Amino acid sequence: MNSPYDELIKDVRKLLELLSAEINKDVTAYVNNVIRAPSQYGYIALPMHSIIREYGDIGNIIKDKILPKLKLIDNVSLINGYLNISVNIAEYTNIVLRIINSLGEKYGISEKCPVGNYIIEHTSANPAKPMHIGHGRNAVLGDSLARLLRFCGASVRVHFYVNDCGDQMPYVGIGYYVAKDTVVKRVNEGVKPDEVIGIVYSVTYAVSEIKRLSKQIEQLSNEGKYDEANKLISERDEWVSVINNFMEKDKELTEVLLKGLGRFEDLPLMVKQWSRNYEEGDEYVRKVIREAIDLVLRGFRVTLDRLGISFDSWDFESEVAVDNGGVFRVINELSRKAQQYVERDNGALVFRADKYVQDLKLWDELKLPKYIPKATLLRSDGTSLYLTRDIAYALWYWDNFKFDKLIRVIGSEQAHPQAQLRLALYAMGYQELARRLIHYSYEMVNLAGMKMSGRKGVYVSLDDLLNEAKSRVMDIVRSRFSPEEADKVAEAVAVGAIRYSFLSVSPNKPLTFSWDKVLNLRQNSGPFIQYTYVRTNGILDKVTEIPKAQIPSNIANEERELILMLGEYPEIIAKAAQELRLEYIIDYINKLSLLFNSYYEKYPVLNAEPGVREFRINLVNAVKTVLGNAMNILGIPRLRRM
RNA sequence: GGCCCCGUAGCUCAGCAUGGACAGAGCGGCGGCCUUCUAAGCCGUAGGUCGUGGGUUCAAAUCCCACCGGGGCCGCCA
Repeated sequence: MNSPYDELIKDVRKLLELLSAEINKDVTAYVNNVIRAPSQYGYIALPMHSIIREYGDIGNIIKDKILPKLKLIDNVSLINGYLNISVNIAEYTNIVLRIINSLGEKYGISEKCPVGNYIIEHTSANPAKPMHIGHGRNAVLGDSLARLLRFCGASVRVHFYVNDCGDQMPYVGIGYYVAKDTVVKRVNEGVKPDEVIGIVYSVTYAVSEIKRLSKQIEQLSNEGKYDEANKLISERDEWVSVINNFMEKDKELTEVLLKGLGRFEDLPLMVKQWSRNYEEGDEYVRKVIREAIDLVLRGFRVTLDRLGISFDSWDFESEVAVDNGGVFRVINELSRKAQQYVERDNGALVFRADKYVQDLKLWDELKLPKYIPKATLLRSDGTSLYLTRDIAYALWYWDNFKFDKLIRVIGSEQAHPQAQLRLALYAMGYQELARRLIHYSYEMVNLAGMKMSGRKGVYVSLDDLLNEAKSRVMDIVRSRFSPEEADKVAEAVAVGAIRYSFLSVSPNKPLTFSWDKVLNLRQNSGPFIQYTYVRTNGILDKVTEIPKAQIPSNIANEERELILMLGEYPEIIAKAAQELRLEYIIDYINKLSLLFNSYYEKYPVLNAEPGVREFRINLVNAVKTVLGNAMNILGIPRLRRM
């Protein structure tokens, strides 16, 4: 017995079984239609309009013949075609408190929770610049999913895919190559390494763009195409202003980069070469780029640590998809197994995912969008694309781990490539892998009125977000705690605020970032939950042990509501875990907190009369257990005082 | 143009998959509450043609169709 609500439903089922016998009609299926009743009518209700129309007043039958046989159902009433059910609250309270007390931190687990083996891949930010708030949404979603499934008893591995073969890497590498000394100096001075490399990347990219555009402009001018040339000139000006911005941020580093990069006659071509050399395993290029990446990842870890996020594995794309022959294998197996869907197009190799899905009608089986574009696997110069390596990466998982579900937290803008990926796996003969792969999609995070651009350095970094949140909290707690304690509390509250705000909006809604919303310290926020938790501690810290309690004869309305809500917790957890919907838990703890705070203001606990006091202490302890338990799942830090 | 997601109170969002009784929170507004377990709180109040129009149903914010508005994707980028 681990779900109080489920015990109640068992009685509802029994009621329906007995009713079926009485009226000679099987109505047991109605147990699946339980809804919440308006509070004046009871706790739960069954819409039974047609039955009531046909059989008239079944209420009296239930009251006279059935209720005496049920333990948890107190009374029923028929109103407007609804069978309203009220709970024997004393009996139910006993069950709720007993289950919560005996299960403690484990309360919430039930048979309905999914178990099995999961792999979750999330965050996977490109190692070129600091993570921004978009990565924050990804990271918090992924980490909370992992925590939720682990809580349920599933075995979960969490992976970070290090995109070290991406197009951004050669810029990072070349920039680092020319400015290494300055970079190392900055890092030793205590600047976050990902921030330093971020400047290196952006400036290098900007310089390369300027060189590329200049060449085009010259050519267009020579051809007399001045309109087109002018367009490119204003584009070039944008990149110049990007560089000017970094001049203000770090003059020395930017100048070193400009000087060093100036030496390279054809930087855009060099970028292509480095890219190729990296993929082919050129030792020197590998060494330089990997050094820079390691710096970035060091910075990532600091940020992720602050948010309470950790990984079991960091998978380098070059290792899991290229060096192990993955790309080669993808091209080979796909060409062999799905020959008629692989074709050459101007020297590039293309997988006709569009035709394949049409012919095999896989939309339902793989949950695909109706439109699938063609997928290019190899460029005409023979190098692989992200998608190709992504297919190889999926195969690497398949070869090395056992899992029932592979959940990848990736933005919704990648819906098409992710669909192509599953189709390619299917076509290669890995149908089961294709079915187990879940694209856990989330919509973008936008800056109000502005578009984020990593390349142009226009974004709010996760570090900025954490620091700003912390300093706002600091203003409040400085006077209450010693400096060290204040720092700890401020950090924890900042993390709670940020995680909550990312989790409180459904992933399929675009999230418009606003400081006011994320840094909200009031109701419907992380700090509000933390504060409520602290209040339970404030009471419980003053008692030496949780006393045995009798259920008082008159239970206050708020107490009744609390008991009912606490009893529903395992249902919420099971539903959230089955559907991978973390918002359900957020919604639940916010409601529970509102309810508890209302109760807290109205009823004394420690000073209550004997008998009632013990009961209330138990109730507060139950709230604390459930709240704390949910906070763990969502990664909202728990505090004793704040 | 095709595909995916979204449209609910001034603002931010729950609720929609599995249709049910007067559509819920928070922020912001207005008015109150700190000699009593932390006021990051609580109480009260105002605020809604659930984008629009049809359809299905005893019953539609929820399901179906059409349309309108916003975002994303349709690259030899990731």
